[in-house]
Amino acid sequence: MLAQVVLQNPVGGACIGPDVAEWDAGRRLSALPMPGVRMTFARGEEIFGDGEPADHVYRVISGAVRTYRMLSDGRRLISDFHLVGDFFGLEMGQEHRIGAEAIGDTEVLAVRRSTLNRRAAEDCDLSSQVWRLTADSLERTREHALLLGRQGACERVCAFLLDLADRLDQPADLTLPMSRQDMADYLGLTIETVSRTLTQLQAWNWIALPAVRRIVFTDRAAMHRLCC
Amino acid sequence: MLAQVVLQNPVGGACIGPDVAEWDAGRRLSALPMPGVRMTFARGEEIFGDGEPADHVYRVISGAVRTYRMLSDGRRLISDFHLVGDFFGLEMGQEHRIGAEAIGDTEVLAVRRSTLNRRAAEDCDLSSQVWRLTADSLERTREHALLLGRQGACERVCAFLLDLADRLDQPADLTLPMSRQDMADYLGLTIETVSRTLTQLQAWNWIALPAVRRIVFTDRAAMHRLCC
DNA sequence: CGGCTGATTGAGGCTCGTCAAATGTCGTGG
DNA sequence: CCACGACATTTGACGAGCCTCAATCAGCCG
Repeated sequence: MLAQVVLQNPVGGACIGPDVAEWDAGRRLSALPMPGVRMTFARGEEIFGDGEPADHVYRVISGAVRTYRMLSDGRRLISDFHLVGDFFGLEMGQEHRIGAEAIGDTEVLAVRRSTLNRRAAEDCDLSSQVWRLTADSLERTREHALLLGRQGACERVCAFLLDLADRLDQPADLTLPMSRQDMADYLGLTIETVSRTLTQLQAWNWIALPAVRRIVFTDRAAMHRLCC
Repeated sequence: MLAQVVLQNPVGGACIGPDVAEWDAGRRLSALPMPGVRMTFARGEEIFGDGEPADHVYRVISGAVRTYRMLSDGRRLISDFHLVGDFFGLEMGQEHRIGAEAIGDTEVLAVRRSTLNRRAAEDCDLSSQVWRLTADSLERTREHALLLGRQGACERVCAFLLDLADRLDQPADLTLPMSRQDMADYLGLTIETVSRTLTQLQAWNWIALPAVRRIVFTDRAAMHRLCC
């Protein structure tokens, strides 16, 4: 079971060593067992902001997190969504280069960077794990860039839904953790275009939308054919 | 001076230790002094392909390199351009996830991954340098994604020109190493749109185009204002 | 039931892509 | 030195796709 201590501020918090092995069964998750502090964030709450000191690395215990970059005029691109078991907030430099917010009510495990650095200096395997986190993130971001630069709205939405279903292990019947606005800001589209595209996919009988945040896949093959 | 040995195939080639310190004066360049093999590639030649084993890490000695991803129907997105002193081809996994080609005639230094891994296992600082390369690449790719997802053609072209001028240390008078097609495939546009945008920038007296591959900045401030 | 938020739908416009033609550039050979 | 061809770039006309603005609809909570 996960530990009990819950603090809003990780600095000076008690260190716990939750059993994260259960998450690590999935292929995407690296082990990286580290003592950390549990924190809870309400829906929409900022976990860290762009430019803040990168004191901690985080792992999602429950809920979901969005990391994002913004332009000075308010345009936003969500860099990635972080689901249960995913890490985020790992930076090479001293400051975060992206912001992070809780999508719904969310629990995260916060690990001090100093702790991570100290251990990584001794443990070569851990050091490699840390590198792997960055490398995996780079690979995902490259794929994301390809989608943003060279794919149409329909392809973007299909690729997104398939990827999310895969990551959430809900291959037939997906419950979206995020709003249309979040989807749009991840896909480089507007909410209207996302909405219209979902309606279109429904008209083609590729998906069904029994509820706003519920996607039922009725022709996965067609979706896969389109976007890959 | 750089060493003499030049081989088309790095496997089994003589190891040399070129003096790379001269490149590392610039802020972007990490030291990472490693023995490697020089290789030359003609304009357009493939350095490695998507899916090939990632045996080597490369550093540009002269010329320039593009790394790219493609969709099955041939649409291409250039992930990044790699200029003199830049590294590329560093992967966590066993296979390259992107392709790399020489833009013009290009010399690179190829470092065996096995050598890098062996040294990194002993040298914590080197290990950190390797991580830094990946982290820097991630940061650039995130910025790239923001550009692709949320900026217009004019902003994309301006941001690209300013970034390139900065990296080539040609702040007033830039010589482009790449074709319009390469620019378009980096910016998620078509060659026609890139060309029209350059003409537009010229009409605004923000740049001059004395030759096809030559950009003279006449209002850097305006360009900077637009895209940041 | 009413009000609030988020999602959908519609009409119209703008940006960028497509296709085609013209122009420019560069290397080769007469 | 110029003529030629191959290729890259620019320009133009037009259309498609996505965005903007606005109205309507659906859930949700008090």
